Amino acid sequence: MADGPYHHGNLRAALLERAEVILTTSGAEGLTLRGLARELGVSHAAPARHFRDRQTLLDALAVSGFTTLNARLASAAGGGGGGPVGARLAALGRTYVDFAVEHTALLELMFAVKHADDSSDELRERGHESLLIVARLMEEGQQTGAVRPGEPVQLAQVAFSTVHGLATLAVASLLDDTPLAEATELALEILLAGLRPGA
Amino acid sequence: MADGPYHHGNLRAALLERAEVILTTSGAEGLTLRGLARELGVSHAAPARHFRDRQTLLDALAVSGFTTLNARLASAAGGGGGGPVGARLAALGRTYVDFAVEHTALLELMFAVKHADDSSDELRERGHESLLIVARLMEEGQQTGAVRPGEPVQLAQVAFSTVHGLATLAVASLLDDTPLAEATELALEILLAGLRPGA
DNA sequence: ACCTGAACACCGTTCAAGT
DNA sequence: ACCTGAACACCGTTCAAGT
Repeated sequence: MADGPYHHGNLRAALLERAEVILTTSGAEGLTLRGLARELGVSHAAPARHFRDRQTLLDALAVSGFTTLNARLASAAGGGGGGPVGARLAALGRTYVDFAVEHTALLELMFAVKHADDSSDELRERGHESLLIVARLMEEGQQTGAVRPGEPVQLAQVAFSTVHGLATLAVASLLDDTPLAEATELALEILLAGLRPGA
Repeated sequence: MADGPYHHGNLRAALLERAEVILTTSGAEGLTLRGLARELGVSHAAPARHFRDRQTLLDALAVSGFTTLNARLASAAGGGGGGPVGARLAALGRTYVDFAVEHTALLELMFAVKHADDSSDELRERGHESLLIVARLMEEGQQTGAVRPGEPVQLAQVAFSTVHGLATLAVASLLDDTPLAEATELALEILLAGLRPGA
C-alpha cells in the first residue's frame, strides 16, 4: 500500500469509499471533488478520470446505497420463506426505517430528483428491485389470505410509501415525543390492518 | 416602480419572490445568491443585508412553503366541518399529494435535514401545524366512530407518512405505469381501512 | 492508461467605504 | 439604513502536457 506517484489504479474505489464517509458525516453539501482529491492525495483533476462530474459520483453512491438496502430487505423478507407473511412484512418495514435513519443523506440521494442522465436508469431499476421484494411478499400474502386482492406492485408501493414517509418525518424531527420505534409499530399495524382482505 | 440606485426597500421580498421562481424551475442547486442579485440588478453583496447566508434564504422559502401548504390543508379539511370524516381525510391526502408533486423542490427544502439554527424552530413548528390539522380530523373521526382509538397526533403521523412517502415515490419515478391518482386512491383506501376501529 | 498543473468561470461571505 | 466594490477562499470542469 506504499504511495506511488499515482493512486495505483484503485482511485475510483478509494473515491467512492471516502465519499460515503463524508456523506454520512457531513452530508451531500459537504462532499466536494476537490476536497476528496485532497484527502486522497491526488490532484484536483484526478477524480474526473473516474467520474464525469460530481453528479455522476453522487449517483454512484446512490446506486450502491440501493444495493445495500436491497440486500438487507431481501434478507429481512426471509430468504427461505418461513413465518407468517404479516410478520415478515413488518420486519421488512422495520429494516427499511432502520436503514433510512441510519443513512439519512444517502437516502436523500437515492430519492433525489436530479440525476445524471446515464445513472437515472440504473437508479430507477434498483428502486424497482426494492419494490419487487415487497411485492413478492404481498403476492404470497394474497395466497395465504393475509393480504387483500389487487396488483401486488401497487400494494407494495403503498407499503413502501408508509415506511419511507415515516422515516422522513423522523429525520425532520416531526415525531416529537413519539419514539420512532413506537411510531413504526403503529404505522405497520395500521398498514397491515388496511391490507387485510375485506378491510 | 422606477429603478433608483437602491432597490427601494423591498429587496427582501423581491429576493424571496424570485428565489421561489428559480427553485421551481431549476431546483435548489440552481439557486445562487449571486445569480439572484444579478437578476434583480443589485450588487452581489446586497442579499447579505436581508439573509445572513444562503441557508437562511432557503429556510425562509421552506417556511413560506409550509404556510401555503397549511392553508391548503386547512381548507381541504373543511373549515366549517361538514361531511363525513373519512371523505375529508381523503381530501386532505389528495391535497397533500397535489402540493407535493407541484412543488417538488420546495418540499425537499421543507423536509431537509440541514437548516440554519435560527430557522429550525419555526420550520418544525410549521410542520407541527400540518400534523395538527390532520390530528384534529382524527379526533373528530374517533368521536363519529370512523377512526380507531389512540393518540390523534400519532395517527396523524401515520397518515402524513403515507401521503408524503407516496409523493416521494412519484417524483422519483418509481410508480411506473400506476397513475399517481390511482396510487393515491389505493393508498388512501388502505390507510382509512387500517384506521377504522377494530381493523 | 492515468494523472498533473494551469486556467476559466463560477460560487458564498466579509468588510471597508460610499449615499 | 441600505447598498457597492474589492477581496478572500473556495468550488466544478476542461485540457494541454507529462510519465
